[in-house]
Amino acid sequence: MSSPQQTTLSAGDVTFVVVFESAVLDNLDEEQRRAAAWPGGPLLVLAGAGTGKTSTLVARTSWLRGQGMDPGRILLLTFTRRAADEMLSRITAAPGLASATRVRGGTFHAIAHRVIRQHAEAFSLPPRFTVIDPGDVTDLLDVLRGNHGLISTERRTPRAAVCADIYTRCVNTQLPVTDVVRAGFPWCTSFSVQLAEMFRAYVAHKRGHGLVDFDDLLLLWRAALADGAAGPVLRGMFDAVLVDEYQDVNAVQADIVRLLRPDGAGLTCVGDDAQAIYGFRGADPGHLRRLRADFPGLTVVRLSRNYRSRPNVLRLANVIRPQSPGLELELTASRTSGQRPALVRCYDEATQAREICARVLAARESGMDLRDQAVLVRSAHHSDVLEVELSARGIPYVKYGGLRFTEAAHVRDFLAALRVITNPADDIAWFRVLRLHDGIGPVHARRISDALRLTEPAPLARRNEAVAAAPARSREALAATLDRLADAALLAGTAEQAAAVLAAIDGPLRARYADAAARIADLQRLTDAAASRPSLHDALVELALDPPVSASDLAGPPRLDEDYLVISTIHSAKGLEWPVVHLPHLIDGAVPSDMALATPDGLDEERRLFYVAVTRARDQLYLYAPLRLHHHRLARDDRHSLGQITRFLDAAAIAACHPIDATPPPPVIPRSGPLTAQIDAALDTLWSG
DNA sequence: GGTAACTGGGTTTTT
DNA sequence: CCCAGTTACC
Repeated sequence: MSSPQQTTLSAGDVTFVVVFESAVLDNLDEEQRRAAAWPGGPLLVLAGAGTGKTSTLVARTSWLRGQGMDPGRILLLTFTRRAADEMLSRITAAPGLASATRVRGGTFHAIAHRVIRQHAEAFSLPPRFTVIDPGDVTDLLDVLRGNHGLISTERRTPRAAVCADIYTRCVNTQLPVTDVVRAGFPWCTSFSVQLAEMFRAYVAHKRGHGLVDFDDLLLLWRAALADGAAGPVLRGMFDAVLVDEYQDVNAVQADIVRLLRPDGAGLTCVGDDAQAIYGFRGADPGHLRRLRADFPGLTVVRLSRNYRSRPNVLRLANVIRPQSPGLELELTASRTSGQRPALVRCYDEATQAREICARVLAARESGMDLRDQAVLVRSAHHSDVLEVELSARGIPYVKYGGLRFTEAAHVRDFLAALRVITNPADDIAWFRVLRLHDGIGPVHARRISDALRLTEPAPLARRNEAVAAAPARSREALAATLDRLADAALLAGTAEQAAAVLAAIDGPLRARYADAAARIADLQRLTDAAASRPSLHDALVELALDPPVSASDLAGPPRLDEDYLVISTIHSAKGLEWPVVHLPHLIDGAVPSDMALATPDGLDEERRLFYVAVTRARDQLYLYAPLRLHHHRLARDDRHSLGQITRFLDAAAIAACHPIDATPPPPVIPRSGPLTAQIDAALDTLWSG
């Protein structure tokens, strides 16, 4: 490492710049410094797991600032809100960035929304458009499905959620339905025509009701950037664009990046194609691999020095890391020693749960907090058995990934009621609010919303006609709700409106849910959280794009004295690290998931997922291989030897581990004869006495 | 005709 | 545990 201080003393009239650089680049290694202070563009930083990618990106923004760039003209794009928040807060804290102007940053979707919101009319959207989440998309497609021959008792038809998957895959890969269905949903090939028609109707419906889905946010931003008039203005807002996790961009996002920086000047992409795990939603690491072709002047800087994990963990990581031509990377350790990852063979899932608990408690006995340990699973239900065992032993845990707070029925009811106020044309929201009332099902809900004439101004003014369309026994409750919603719409202030909307549906909620009091308490917290937003629209968009993981999330950060084990899906664990990581279910069908085995691409992604999981561990990694799973009789006899339990643990991977045999299976009780015959004979003596 | 209550089969990952 | 399909009730 060169010494920036010495350079400073001998540098004459460039002293200021060098001093500044030394402050900004001081704590970086050679590779990181080269990336952070790369003078030209376009730049690809190929950053292996745990190599200080975030610090490097933060340093690069500081360095750009030091070169005289206005921070307000630097755009930072990420995939998660968490990543955006973390980076922006570290940028603010970095030296030289105390200025009032701040670096712009956020997720692709959030930035797209910001652009669209400011120029809604230019996008021919009503000013109070609604951003609908994937759950709403599914609800809407479920209604449309009936009109397009996609409900049948004769043949198995794709369900609404599958239709939504296909739709979003088409948009995000920019491939026609037939291709997407053939490649990813082969059992739906005979429905391609119906699906295509339904998608056309779906798009028309969104446009007619002021609805914008997640995919639309990206499409609209891309369209604006490609527009002859708007494009240059939007492009001209930024001098530098930095994209995090570039391996996770989809076709639309890759277009957006190219449109933002057509010649690559000022473009920095950071990513690692071995960590691409979002193919199922249209992301493709091919976009990262093609960057050289997109930008002929591209410089690739590799970050390979790992600051996170012990060498023994990295040895396994390097064995399983998939390499792609021209972008090879091998992690080198900066920390010392450590134990080899343990490969724990377990007889069954219950044994696996006991083994995990035993190791978690042992680590705690040796002074490690529970929160220093994580269990990472491929799919949310893989921790079901473990959760029972943890509860039985009184080990507190928090689970990330899987069901989110905003997917709970009562939360969706409330959000729908809020949306009715912000965008009265939002008929999916109306549908949900109406159906909340006892006696109103799909047919009456349709009739009532027809009576409201949602696409015309002020539907609530026609609420008397709407009540008349309801069945007699529902009229009183419906009239009360509609009156209160109409009043709520007139209020000023986010907090007041949210509280009034909650009061409006209080009655129907209590009638619907047995545990209504607890649910309403949840919603109360939601109104408190929404109150700090400038408008209901903003609160709703934020909730859609970054839904709280649980109701407790809304109550602020957990208390510091609370200690709990973390259970997380591997997807949600991306970018995080723990001293101890437990990785259960390493058996074909679970890791890799049997859902992904149909295509070679799917299997490749599973391998990258495994790589992401392994590289989360700082000190100790435990791999668990249950030899048989409950409903899932995969275990072949040869798996009882340390052969291939999962296809990801080949000979080289196993050699990097320390094999352990867990508690042996329960003994088989020898049978001396048919026991029922014995007791039956004994019982028989009772009847003959 | 329309809704609610019941039952049986199936479950990846998420901005 | 959630959703689709079926049946029973208004």
